[in-house]
Amino acid sequence: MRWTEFFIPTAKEAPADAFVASHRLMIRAGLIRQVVAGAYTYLPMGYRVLRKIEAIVREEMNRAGAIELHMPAMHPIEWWEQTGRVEAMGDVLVRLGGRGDDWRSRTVLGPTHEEVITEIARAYLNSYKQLPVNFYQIQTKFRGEARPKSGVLRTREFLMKDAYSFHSVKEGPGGLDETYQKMYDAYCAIFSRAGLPYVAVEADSGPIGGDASHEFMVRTDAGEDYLVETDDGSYAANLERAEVLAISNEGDGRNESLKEVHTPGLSTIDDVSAFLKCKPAKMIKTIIYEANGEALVALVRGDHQVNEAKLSRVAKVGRVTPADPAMIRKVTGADVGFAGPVGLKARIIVDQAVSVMHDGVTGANKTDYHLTGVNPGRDFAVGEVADIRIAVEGDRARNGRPLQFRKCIEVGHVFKLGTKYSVAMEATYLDANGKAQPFIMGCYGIGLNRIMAAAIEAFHDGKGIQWPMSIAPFQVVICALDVREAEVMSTASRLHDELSSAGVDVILDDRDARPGVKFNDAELLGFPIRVTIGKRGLAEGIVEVQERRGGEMRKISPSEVKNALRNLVHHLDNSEPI
RNA sequence: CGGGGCGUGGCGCAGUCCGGCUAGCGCGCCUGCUUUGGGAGCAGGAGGUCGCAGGUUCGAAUCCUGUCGCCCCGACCA
Repeated sequence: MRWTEFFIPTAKEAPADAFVASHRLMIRAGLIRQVVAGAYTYLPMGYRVLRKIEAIVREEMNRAGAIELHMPAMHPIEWWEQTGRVEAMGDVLVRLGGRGDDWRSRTVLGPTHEEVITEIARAYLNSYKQLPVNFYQIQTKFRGEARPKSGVLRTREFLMKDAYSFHSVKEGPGGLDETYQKMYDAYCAIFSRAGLPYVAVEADSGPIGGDASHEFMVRTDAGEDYLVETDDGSYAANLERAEVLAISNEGDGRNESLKEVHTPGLSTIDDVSAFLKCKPAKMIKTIIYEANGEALVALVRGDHQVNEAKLSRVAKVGRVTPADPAMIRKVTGADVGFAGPVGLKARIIVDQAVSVMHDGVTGANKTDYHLTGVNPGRDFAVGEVADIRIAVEGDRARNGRPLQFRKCIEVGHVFKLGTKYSVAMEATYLDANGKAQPFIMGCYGIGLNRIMAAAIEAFHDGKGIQWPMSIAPFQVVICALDVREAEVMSTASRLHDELSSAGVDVILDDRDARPGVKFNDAELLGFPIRVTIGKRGLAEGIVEVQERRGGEMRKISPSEVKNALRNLVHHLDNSEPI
């Protein structure tokens, strides 16, 4: 490809409203252009990157035995009603609108495709003999995100690889677990080949769905999630899932006696701790939840937060929701804000950090009163003790190593769905006994645009992008200086043609521009290898080869440069064996 | 949805508080000449319903009302 025949609108300045590195660089490098909030055009250079990512994903999915199909973005809303997700998705589900019985009013744009693929399974998969099957597609998704942000990291329209597997058994040959593992391994291969420094972490599988879920994360401050990990990599989890080491009991057994104090109108941790001049960590936060119609009380330290996912798992209830004020009054006999465990008649789950407290402060179950000198075990029963809180700075992992918190972006997610969608949509097959059974399902997603942005977040410097070889828009850029010198241009053109024939993605910067312009653009665009051909070098009998990520500039004779480059490209490309 | 900010040629901005000549500047773009190893110089030139609608006024980018859009923080996130 010749630069002058391509389309590369680079800019010296980034728009003032772009803040994160990948967003700024993608615009400056002419990879994308915003159309509306949360939707971008991928300009030719940016689209090359996306296509390369797509190719890696497709190869690995095929290798893992998944079969590609393509589903529409337009779905009948009826299917979403069947699975209850019109409600669950809320505004995230994009609806076409329309009047009355107009077809538009019955059509939504798919944010994901469980419903559509489950209908396929219902229609075509009739026998256990046809299972397992793993379908995938690379397709545009629509989500009515409340707030798109950070360039292409969070958008309303994006490219996703989504796969859905169908099984008659969970374990053993052909089971969900087997395919789940295959997908997990395929994802590792995909992110490795894309050159991304990723981490696979256990994720919370949510109140509904299966028993396992993993997220693939890339560390970047532009991300929205948190990775909780030890410095030596021995433990990593997402914030929702992160487990903490039990805190040891430092009490000396000489505890204060229980005392009731008047705290008029003070119902928050901050207010009470300020009033009583005690640290929030000395307070016992008493949160009343509702689970299956019953009250469920969670106790955590005043400076901690309840992790509702952990709580519902520990309590073995489907889902916990904060109790309404009426239930709180009924359980505590006091206004909201004065709940405490002493004398409380309800099921109480005690966070481990609370179980080792002494002389704590808590609500008195009496409006406008708190208790001091509260000691677990003495003043209230400590029956069910567990880790039910969100990990915080200073916590340690179960293996004793300090936990670190890093911002990250999710680029992939594998999920055991179970029978949620097959049951809801009555999608069944006949088992060996001729009995109808709902499919056991798994689903597996990758955000392609996010891979692109995450790669830039991970690899850039003050001058621009530093693409991994495998997803670079071009692997090699030839900067032909002195384009009016016949020898320069003939050498550059010959090298370009030879590299192209040898299967190297090469772009020849044949613009009649000053060297500085070419060098700066080459660095901004982030091509892994730059070859500089000028009359000065040719007079010495050399051309120059420079890697974008650093290293020595090498002088190589024009006759040897083709092979040298071919080797270097392969050497730098982690997407294929060297 | 709550809080904050911003809409002026393709991009970055000034002008708005305090209304007043043909709305400026830099980058980019076009033409010519010179220049060519780290974002060239000179000369000439094209390009703007000042987001949109209504109002006030002799006169509106500027004041008032409404509205739309975009960005940031928060809430939300299958």
